[in-house]
Amino acid sequence: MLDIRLFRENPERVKNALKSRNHDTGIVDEIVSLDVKVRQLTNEINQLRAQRNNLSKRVAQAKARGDEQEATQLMAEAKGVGERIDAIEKELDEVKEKLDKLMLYVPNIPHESVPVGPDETHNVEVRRWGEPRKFDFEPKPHWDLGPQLGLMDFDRAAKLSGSRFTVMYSAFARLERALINFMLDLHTKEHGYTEVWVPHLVKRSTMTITGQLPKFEEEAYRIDSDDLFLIPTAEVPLVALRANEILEEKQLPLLYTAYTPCYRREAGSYGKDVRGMIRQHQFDKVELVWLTSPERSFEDLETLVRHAEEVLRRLELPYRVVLLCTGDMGFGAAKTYDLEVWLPSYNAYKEISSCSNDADFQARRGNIRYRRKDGKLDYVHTLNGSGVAIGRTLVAIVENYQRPDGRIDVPKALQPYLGCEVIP
RNA sequence: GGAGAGGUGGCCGAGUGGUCGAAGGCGCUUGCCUGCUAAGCAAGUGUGGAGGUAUUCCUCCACCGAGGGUUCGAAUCCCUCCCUCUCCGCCA
Repeated sequence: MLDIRLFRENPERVKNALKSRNHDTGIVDEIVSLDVKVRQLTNEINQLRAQRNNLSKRVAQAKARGDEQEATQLMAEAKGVGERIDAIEKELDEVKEKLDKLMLYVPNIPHESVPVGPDETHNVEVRRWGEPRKFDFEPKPHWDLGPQLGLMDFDRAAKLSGSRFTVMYSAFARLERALINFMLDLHTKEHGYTEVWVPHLVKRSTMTITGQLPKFEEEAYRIDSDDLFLIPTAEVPLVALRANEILEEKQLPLLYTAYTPCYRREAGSYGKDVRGMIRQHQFDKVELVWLTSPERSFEDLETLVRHAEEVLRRLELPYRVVLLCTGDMGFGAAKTYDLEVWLPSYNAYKEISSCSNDADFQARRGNIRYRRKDGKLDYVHTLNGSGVAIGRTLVAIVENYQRPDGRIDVPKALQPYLGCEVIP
């Protein structure tokens, strides 16, 4: 959520930001006019309330004096004022509700360092690491290799749950688990994150804080009977963890990491990544979240990206870092880097992590503040990033480390976690 | 799921219709005092919004779990919901 003052003081800036995101700008004028109305009505009500408070006070005084006649007269007067208040209040509530709702639908303003562009063709590659391997045989995509090894089972997954699900056995199942532990250990022991174990079902209000709701409800799995949502990423509980709290400046930055499954309906992605386990309704992910101060958050984003990169470096998987342009960023992001890992089956780099600074966007929605040294309250900045997506990492290992005989070498860093050098 | 208790300021805790944004204590901040520290004394100490040519001053409004209602007036009475705790039942 943006600061309403931005709309009052600089609506053009907001409009330009929305334009750069391919977003309709009419909403800005709507918000501005509703805001004017809200303040006007608020003032009227405040004046009337002051009047009524005054009358009520005089009622009490009159009664204390025993002057019943005076009291009765004042009460009648106050009642009239009260009726006017009620009428205006009703109007104010309606206007406010409209305004609040619209505010939740406005995306974040891109940071000045973000390239402007309509779509992913305007993203900027920042750096590359590693060389895609040259195969002296025809590498197999994981959706062929996995089932051939008897370690991945898409057919039975479909039998159980439909499309976009995967079943894995023995070495692959263990590989998934090894990756989780490897990543959590790296981030907690070497990068200073606190491991958090969180609920996977969250309330509507929680999903609203991080921006999944209200605009993207069709993307989320909802438990109708209890109005709970399956988390699409651990970012949701991790960011919302400190909602409605006031932190001390010296506590910042807070670094949280969590492993969770992620549940996504993938509505509107029909025909995209239909083969294999690249795009699933359920996938595992280790997430990184920072609550930090505004002064340093964009610096911190660089650090967060390095933390995610370190996972791929240790696993010796070739990747590149891409700075997303305004038109390609997510709803709440002020700035986003994607990490893309090399996938032989795609003959391309494929997103494996997305690291964003949401600035105060989520902190406003969640009312997450901190007390600065000068005593003033301010919103924290929130960062989030995958560190990294487990399923896609497994796929990357399977494809990049495959041998001509179909077996798969285990990256050195993972061998202690898996207890072997080759799969199966 | 059944029965009961309860949700007040950073914390503890008083307050059952009127000047209560809220006693008291703790904590914290500042000043005084004591050759340090502790103790003591004094003052201050919530958030949000609107306005006053006004980040540091002033005024007004709102906020005692959330929402609604009664009333001239609600932390206090009524209703609904949420949450916490205790006991019972069920359960990995």
